[in-house]
Amino acid sequence: MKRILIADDEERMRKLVGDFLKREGFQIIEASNGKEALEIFREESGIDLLILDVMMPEYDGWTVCREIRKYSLVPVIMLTARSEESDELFGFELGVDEYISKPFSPQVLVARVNALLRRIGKNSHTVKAFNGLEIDENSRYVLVDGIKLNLTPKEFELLIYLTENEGRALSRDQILNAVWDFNYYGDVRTVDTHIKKLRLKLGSKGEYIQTVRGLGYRFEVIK
Amino acid sequence: MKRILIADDEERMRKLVGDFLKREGFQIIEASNGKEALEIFREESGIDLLILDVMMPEYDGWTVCREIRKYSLVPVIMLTARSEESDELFGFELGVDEYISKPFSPQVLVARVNALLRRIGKNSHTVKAFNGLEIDENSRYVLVDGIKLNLTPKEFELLIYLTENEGRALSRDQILNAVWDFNYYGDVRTVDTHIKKLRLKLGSKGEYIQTVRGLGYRFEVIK
DNA sequence: ACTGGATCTTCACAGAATGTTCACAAAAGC
DNA sequence: GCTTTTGTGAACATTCTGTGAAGATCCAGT
Repeated sequence: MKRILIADDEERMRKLVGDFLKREGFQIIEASNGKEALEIFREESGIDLLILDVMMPEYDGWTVCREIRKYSLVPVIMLTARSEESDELFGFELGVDEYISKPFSPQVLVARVNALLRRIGKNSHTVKAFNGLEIDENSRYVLVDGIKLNLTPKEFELLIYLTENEGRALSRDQILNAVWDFNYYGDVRTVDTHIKKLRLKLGSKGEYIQTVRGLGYRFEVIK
Repeated sequence: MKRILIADDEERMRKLVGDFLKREGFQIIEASNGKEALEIFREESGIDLLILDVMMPEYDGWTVCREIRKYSLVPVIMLTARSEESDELFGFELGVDEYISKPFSPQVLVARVNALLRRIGKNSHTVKAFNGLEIDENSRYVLVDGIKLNLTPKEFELLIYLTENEGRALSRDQILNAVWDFNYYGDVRTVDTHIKKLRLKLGSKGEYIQTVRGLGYRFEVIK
């Protein structure tokens, strides 16, 4: 069963949306402000979709989306009171997947939720393969040329984050925010040390982790 | 480079949409009716996204989408003249991923295309293309005629700044303020040195960086 | 609560890569 | 031809990354 987190400060709205989605067979989790949404998302694992109201106390919908995008690709639907193009553009840049302006009919909402989940569901493999490097997120296996590696938790999560962003250059700060707690205050160079260990353990596939001088690192498969 | 198939019977519309997307670094293939779209899609491999007009001769957009969904998960954006909810619902059920109603601004289109491609897993695009010179801000790669360059951080940022101001003459001071720390106190001629290195690395595309005597430099694509 | 081992973090140093300056050559404008 | 401006190469300065090791922290088993 798919789990959906709804964040809206109006209880009436949460109930309306929630009821409709429950009827469609989804499990609903509610948050009444942005901060709560962030906390719940971080603690509860396996949330499949987020519905965020733009206007919320503590953190607004944009902020919540931005924070979550630092470490997750979970689909996000944003609810907004008015339909302004500038807002919409802004949202897409933050990584909002859908955009529904109030008032909306529940059918439209349900249709978009289904469409979004269908889309995501099709390319959600728990096993990723990169030319001799296989990663199974569920069983936490990493295989290099078929040989199982023994990675520490941090190393594993670092590798996951890098591969999720294959081809993208990531700054040390981005990596820290994503792999460590997002309010981690420590030495940025810690990333380097973990990269070093990861490269070592990955052996020949360590070259997939490239240094982007002046910025950070990038994962890219070398053929 | 991502390839996009545009199917619309109005040539004017194909051109409008196509031009905007080309400027974003996509490769555009056109079809003037539904039947042609289906044929092209089946023959050409590696099409990354479909933009379909609802109203077309031969087969309409819905039909094309339904047919293609039988064997492909390629993302589909549907263009429609009016924004009716019933149509939208109908479309989501057929497997339409996005839905844009005319008239629309090209920015919204580009934003949705990027959002969709990002979602699908192919990487997103901050890619700019200038006649043989491609710049991908995400991966921090710069390609000249398809070959990757190795630029230093300063060189990269300088190039970004120049291209962002394509066609505009920029003084050395402007460049210093933008690319270096804004309270940088150093030799203005440092810019010259970096321009030199950049031109060298860009090879034949180095000519896009023109000297504006008495002022500074200007980036302009030479056809 | 204790202990030993694994893991994580910090730090300093070396070497490499990059950035800056400067002097002179070349080019452009008058 | 003279002056001003830009191109260029090399020397020098600075910054950044890789690395190893030491110390801190976490965790499972007792």
